[in-house]
Amino acid sequence: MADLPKTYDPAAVEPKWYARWEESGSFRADAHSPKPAFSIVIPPPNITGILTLGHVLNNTIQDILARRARMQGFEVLWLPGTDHAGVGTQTAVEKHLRKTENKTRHDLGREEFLRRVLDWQDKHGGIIIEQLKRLGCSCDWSRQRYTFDDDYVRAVENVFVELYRKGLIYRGRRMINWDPAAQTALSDEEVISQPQNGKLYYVRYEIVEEPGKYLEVATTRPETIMADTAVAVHPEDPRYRHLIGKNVWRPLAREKLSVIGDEAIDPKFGTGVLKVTPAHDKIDFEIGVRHSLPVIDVLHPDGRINCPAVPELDGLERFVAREKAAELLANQKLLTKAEPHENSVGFSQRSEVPIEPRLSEQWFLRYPKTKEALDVVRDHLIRFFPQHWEKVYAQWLENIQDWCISRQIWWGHRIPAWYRDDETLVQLESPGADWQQDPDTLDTWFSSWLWAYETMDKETRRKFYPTSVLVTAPDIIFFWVARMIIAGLEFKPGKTSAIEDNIPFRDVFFTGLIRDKQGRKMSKSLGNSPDPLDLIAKYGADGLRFGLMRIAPSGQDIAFDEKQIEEGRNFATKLWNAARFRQMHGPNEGVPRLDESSLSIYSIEVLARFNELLTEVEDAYREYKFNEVVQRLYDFFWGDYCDWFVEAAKTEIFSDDEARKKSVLAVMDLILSGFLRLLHPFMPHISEELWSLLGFASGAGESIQFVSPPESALASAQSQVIPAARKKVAKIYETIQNGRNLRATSRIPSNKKARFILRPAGEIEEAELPTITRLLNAEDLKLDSQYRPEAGVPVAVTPLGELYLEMAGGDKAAERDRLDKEIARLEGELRTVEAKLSNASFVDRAPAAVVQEHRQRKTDFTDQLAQLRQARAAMD
RNA sequence: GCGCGAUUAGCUCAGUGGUAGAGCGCUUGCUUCACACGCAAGAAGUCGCAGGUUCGAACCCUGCAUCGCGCACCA
Repeated sequence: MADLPKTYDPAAVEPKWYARWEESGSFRADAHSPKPAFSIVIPPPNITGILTLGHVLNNTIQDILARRARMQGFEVLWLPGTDHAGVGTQTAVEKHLRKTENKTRHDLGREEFLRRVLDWQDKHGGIIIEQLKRLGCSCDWSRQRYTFDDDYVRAVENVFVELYRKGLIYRGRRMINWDPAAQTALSDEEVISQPQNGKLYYVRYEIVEEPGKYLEVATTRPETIMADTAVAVHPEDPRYRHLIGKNVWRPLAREKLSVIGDEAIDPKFGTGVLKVTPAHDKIDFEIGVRHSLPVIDVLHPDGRINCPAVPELDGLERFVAREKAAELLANQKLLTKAEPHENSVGFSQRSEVPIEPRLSEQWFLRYPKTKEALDVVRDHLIRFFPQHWEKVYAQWLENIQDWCISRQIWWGHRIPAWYRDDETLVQLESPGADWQQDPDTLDTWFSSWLWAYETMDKETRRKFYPTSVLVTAPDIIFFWVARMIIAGLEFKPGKTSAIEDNIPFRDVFFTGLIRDKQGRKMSKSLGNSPDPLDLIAKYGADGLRFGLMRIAPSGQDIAFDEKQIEEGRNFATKLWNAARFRQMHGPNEGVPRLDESSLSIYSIEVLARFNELLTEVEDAYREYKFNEVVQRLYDFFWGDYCDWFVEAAKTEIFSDDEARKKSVLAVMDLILSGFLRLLHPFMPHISEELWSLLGFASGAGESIQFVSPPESALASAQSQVIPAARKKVAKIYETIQNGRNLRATSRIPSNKKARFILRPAGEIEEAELPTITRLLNAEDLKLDSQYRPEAGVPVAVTPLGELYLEMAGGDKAAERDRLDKEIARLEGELRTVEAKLSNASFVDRAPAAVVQEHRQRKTDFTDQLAQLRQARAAMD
């Protein structure tokens, strides 16, 4: 056993243990192990990403689950990997290109651009993996996967071909969400609507058949007037009904448009007249289909106006063109007014620019197995934590639309479709030199949805699929969680075709979102996102993990406060010093053994509380309430163990009674050994360090990682003794708190010893006096049942009797005041209890135990009051 | 418009029907032989509002308000 250094240094200890764990292969999963399986697949971070607090939260939770399972005797696979993150990575490289070389990807061409992406990947890739290691993550790195691994790519392509052959994937010309910045189609999920303060423009369209008369249209998008191919009103609208079938003049790129009637028009909105622009609006497109309207596209893919017929607007960026169009209309006296108007506009989640609804030829997936996917969650074959996400999930699946899976970006899995003239072939290999491959790539999520099983080879899958639990943020419930469930059900990678063998995971734990103290999302632009590596440097990985888990209520947003991480570090220091204290008083016996017949009452108390802790921790784990687990660990160790037990045990430790000393040291060993094991999933490094330093590692450096969790500490043979001992301890502790309060209110400074006299209320064993004296920080505590205090001696009524603080020249007036206040407080309490007990309904109908409890309190209050009044009377 | 969450001490949050809790912050006292990243004591709350159920409500029910999130609509 080595002497522990005075302070704990995580920066030295943590990397040391991580290296040893990796070397010894502790994290490696054996697909042939006879142990039961426990598996998690990591939500793959972007290959070029860096660690955020969100990752820290997410991966700490996974690590806690993995490490706990290892200790419980499971064969654990935590499968790590990274995602190529199509749009994200490509955007980052394009931005870099623009900045360093002032070039676009088109300047370089597809081949060269992809080479640059690979350069970028080599330079920035894998940083996050090293960061996860620094955090202590116990992933099986020998199995690390990438969505761009050759066989993974092949699997994605195969799935495309398979779904095409099943008729679930098809190509079609439809309205899609177009991102003009990234210049690609997006899925509906990648569009987030945001309220925008815009304007509603009222524009007059002259009626062809009634020159000089106008039909007024309200629009937010005057720059698309040139793409209008009709004007629509509600067929029953009395204001306009008579105009249906007539024509109006389109004010920009002047052209005759017919006035049509369509049910989709809301007469109450604006003027009740809609300009129909089938190329640039989903609803308008549908109206266009119903009325066989032509489609005129007046936008370039980058969002600039494409309309040579109106040279003033042609080539202008869409929002500049909007202003300009309004100006043109105003000049022609066709703009009646423009009023402020708030509406929500769809933004590209990635580029953060408004998307354009656009008619485009894309590939779509008609989702299979949607009903089955609903069933497995509704029937709890897959359980969501917290459960309320089930509803969100169901809502999405019930309103599901076909998934636009093709992207006009270059970084991604190439679509295995080949064209020659009008022919299309969908297959992995090129059909021949005269065939052209589809230039598009697949949505990144079209590869991620296979992650739960395509990362595993056949043997691994047999052992570890379905995975035990998925830990993820709720914002990707549709993107990833739901689609993985569908993939599992559709592709059946399990060992049998039974549904329960093919779902990708049994439990899903949704983490909260980390926000800053003001409740804002963490973001680079706000600069409110601390670098986890800085936090690790300051507080240690264990401190960061512990602090973060302590403030992360299950399923709710988390207000991040660095102060909390500091608390995590403080806890590590507390633990370190408690261990130091134990180690200062002699070597332990490796495997702690208790002689239960000679335990002090304080030992019984702390062991009993430790047993309670085990149950509470177990219950909290079952519900994935990690903050509760960590809070209970914190409270037990700091409060029950350090503040009370260790302080009380000092009487034995500093005594000459070797047997009693040995007994409390054994209790400390038992608690420390058990507690380190409970703590290990949260603070893996310091727990391993202390496990080793305190000599709990049996044999040659046995790691704490695979030691079974602690079991109940007190044998049931002691069950009669325990309640009596605990009752006694409760009385003693309460008396001590009363006494400490007495000395504080009597203004005796902490560094001054005080003398107490106790007039006992019942039997008190002399043997308990030294510990009480110590905990009171008293010089002396005398038992004296005949004690008659002089007037002015401060007194507290305690469960053990009246406790007097002997002091020279006590302040009579202050003491009288103090007593009066205490009496008044007790009288209040007593009145409340009496009122309750004089209520016949309460006595009749409340549970007997509750009534009994109230009666007991009444007795206690009455006794205490009598004593206090007596003491008060002695003052006069 | 529909759905989901939240509302408890200055702050962050526990608290599933029976005496309102913790940590931080604050006040006071302390370098006491593990720890000042510490020890001890203390002040501080009409539990968002209004009804209802109940002997009894922070907790269950109804309505409302405020904040946040998602979906739909948005000319």
